[in-house]
Amino acid sequence: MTFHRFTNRQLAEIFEQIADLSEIKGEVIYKVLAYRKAAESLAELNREAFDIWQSGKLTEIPGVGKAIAEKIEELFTTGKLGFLEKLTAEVPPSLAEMLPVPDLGPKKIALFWKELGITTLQELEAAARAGKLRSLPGMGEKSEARILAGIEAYKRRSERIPIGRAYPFAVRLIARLQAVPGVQRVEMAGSLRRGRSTVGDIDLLAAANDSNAVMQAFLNDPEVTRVVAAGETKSSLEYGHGLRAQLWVHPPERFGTAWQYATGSKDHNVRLRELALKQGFSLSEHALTHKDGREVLCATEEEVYQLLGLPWIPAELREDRGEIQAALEGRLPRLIELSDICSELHAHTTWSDGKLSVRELAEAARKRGRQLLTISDHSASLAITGGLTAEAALRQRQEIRQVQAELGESIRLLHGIEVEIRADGSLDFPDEVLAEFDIVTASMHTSLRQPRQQVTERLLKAICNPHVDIIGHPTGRMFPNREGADLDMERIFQAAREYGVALEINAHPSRLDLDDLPARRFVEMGGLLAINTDAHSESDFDLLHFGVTVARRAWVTAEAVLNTWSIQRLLDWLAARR
DNA sequence: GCCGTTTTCGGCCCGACTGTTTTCAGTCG
Repeated sequence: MTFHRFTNRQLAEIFEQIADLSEIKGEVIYKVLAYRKAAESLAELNREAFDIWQSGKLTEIPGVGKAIAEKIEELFTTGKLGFLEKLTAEVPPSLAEMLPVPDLGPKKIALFWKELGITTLQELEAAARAGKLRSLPGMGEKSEARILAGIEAYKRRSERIPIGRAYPFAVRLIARLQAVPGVQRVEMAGSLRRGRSTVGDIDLLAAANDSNAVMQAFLNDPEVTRVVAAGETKSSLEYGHGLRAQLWVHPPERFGTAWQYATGSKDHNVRLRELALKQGFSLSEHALTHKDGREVLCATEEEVYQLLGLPWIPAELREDRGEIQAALEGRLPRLIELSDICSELHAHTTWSDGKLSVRELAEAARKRGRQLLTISDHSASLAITGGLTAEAALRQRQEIRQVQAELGESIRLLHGIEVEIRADGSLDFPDEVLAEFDIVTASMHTSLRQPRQQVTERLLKAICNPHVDIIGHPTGRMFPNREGADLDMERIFQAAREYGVALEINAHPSRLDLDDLPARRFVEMGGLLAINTDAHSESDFDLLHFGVTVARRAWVTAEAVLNTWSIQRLLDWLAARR
């Protein structure tokens, strides 16, 4: 019997489609939510659903019950799903493509489909321009114009915004809003505060007794291209380049509930509100409210969580990935912090594609409080970076020794290398050359589109090399448009743990590789991480916080990260590996 | 359709904003 080995991603997409089409069909909303929940759960799974099915444990996946398990089984055994085929015969699948359009939801899509036979976005746009929508029940001229504006916005909109773009923009917005008289505080919220590697929009929260002035300042920004909504407590804007931002304003004495609410995630909030209900409260952004209507105001998030019998939960953990249960049981991890990091283990100089000399790089690292810096330029085969030959590396070593002598005790310099993992899994330098470096990071930069089996074997070969200490940016992904290699992560993690090889969380916001979920899995297996900036210039050192945030999202403590270890401990670890 | 230290049946978070309505539906987060 041959099986159809759908990946978790494919299964998630199938159930997402079922949810979308069911919603347009007008199915009971809780069924829709159940399909959506199952889809999310499958997408986030650490193991292959196929393997879980073979061990007969599909219903142990959160959100997967009898009915969805049977559908998954049908897919694995027949490669098809009768339920979905029936559904797509009933509801044209192209309708689901309209759901991401702002202000267009399942009800309106169904209305236009049933009344006017509209099944695509192009048809909808033409109908709106021809003024055919305004006469439908519940519609009017304004609604018709709003839908056209939504279609325009959708066409302009880039998918999700990399955190490296959103964060600095948010910092500038906050500085401007904080200068408004009467504003006590402005903070990031939403997925930006939770530190996701990409964000849908920029969520901000201001504390002020009178919302008018700060809201006006927000709305009157010259860069604004579209006002999506403008109210007393909430406004939502679009800027050029596809950036979107949303501001809430709440009085300071309610800041705690408001910030908790605005930070999310949605799923975390749902869990928290369920917990509140069990304890006789209703939780909203305004207050915790007793059944008799008495409000308890919270100025801080700590108070919100404390009133529900929980310790404060760091924003990075609020993804409904078990954090509330862990908080209830008093086993939240003490997450790594930026100040725990004392070493940089991956940085480049003018010897390859960096902008600074060895001396300048060392001083930049020292200025930022690093006690140890590894200089790790590219090896020769990555020609575009002007990588080092073995002979050049020897000369570089002399220069590093010279600079170390000049700088004395103020910072410890190591001579490393970012050696290229070639397409066949061999390394760019022979073993006897690698043996001379203090620390070896091996990375893939090319041929990332190899088939899963091949690229996995390739990386495994590098991990098994006795001279390799760290794998740099393991998947090779780059935002916004280079997907990482299709690796069998479970095998990579097992090998890395077995050989004691650390995997990098590359802190550059265009990489953030490993990402949170794989990093969490690896550390739970007992693996070691390194968090590095991969600095090519002085300001790159300031990107470290993005990498630490990924680690925090992965429930990582300082102990699991090489860069937090004392110099002596790190050197001992390296010596033991030689 | 899922789920259970209140439930195996009856729930399933809560509110803002908009536009169309004379009290609410749709969308969003």
